[in-house]
Amino acid sequence: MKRLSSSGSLDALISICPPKEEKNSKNKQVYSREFQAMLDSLDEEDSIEEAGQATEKKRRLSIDQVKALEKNFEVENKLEPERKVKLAEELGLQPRQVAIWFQNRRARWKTKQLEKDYAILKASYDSLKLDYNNLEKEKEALTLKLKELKAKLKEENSESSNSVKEDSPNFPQHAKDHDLCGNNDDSDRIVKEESNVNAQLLISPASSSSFPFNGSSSSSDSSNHKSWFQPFDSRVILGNMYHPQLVKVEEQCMLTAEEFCNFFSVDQAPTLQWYFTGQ
DNA sequence: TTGTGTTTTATTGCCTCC
DNA sequence: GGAGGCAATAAAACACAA
Repeated sequence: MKRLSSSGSLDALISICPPKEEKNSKNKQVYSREFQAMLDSLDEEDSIEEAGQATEKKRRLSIDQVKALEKNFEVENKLEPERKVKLAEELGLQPRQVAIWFQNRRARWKTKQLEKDYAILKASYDSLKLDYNNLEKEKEALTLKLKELKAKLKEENSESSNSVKEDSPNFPQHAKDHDLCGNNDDSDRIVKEESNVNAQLLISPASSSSFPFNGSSSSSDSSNHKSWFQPFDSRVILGNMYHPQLVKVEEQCMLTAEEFCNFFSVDQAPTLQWYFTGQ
């Protein structure tokens, strides 16, 4: 087949054809039917002229041909031999041309599908990354807060243990004597002392009836602050060396990991999206 | 007009299936 | 072994900016 632009008669045709139409829609095949027919007939003439030569140039399919092929592709993107021959006859093409068109069309479809899949995956990844970054920030803030609170706790524990030593005659003997671990290490003794102090504060009516996790307790109210804060000394919780009665009280005050996170809701409400969405 | 990038048509070589 | 599919690639056709 002959290249259109090389034909001398084409120049005349182009002058007939409005420039706007020529530039439109990506290719010249958006012509009127009459013009397309003229092109086709010209091509046929050129083909006849050059029938003797071995140089057959590529020729683009007409709009109608492509439309028909697209329609068929939508129905079924693979081509059975019968359908191929029938389609080729209908469109005036070689069966091989139809087969090649389908093959190339499948390749294009696959590329587009891959692009779509990639876009979806990328969006998912970006969203996940955002969540991760937010959680990281949240974690950092919580860690910082935890450190501060631990420091505060330590400080207040040392203060309260001093005052408790003075008041010790009032503390229930069974709570003092019970050592479930039966361990007499110095470190354990210290923990025990602290836990006793914690227990004492816990069972006092004033502290057990209210558990001010709402941030309303001001730091100036040190006694109240102490009473709800003590159970969170990790050593106390992990040591688990209370009298059963006291442990029961403690269990009521113990928080799950999630609840513990909510503890900080005064300053920053943890979303915990990862936890809830992951279920 | 021309250079360059993109799209479309066609070929080649390899693989699988019957 | 032949038919058909696919990936990679060539080459023509086309679009478009400079």
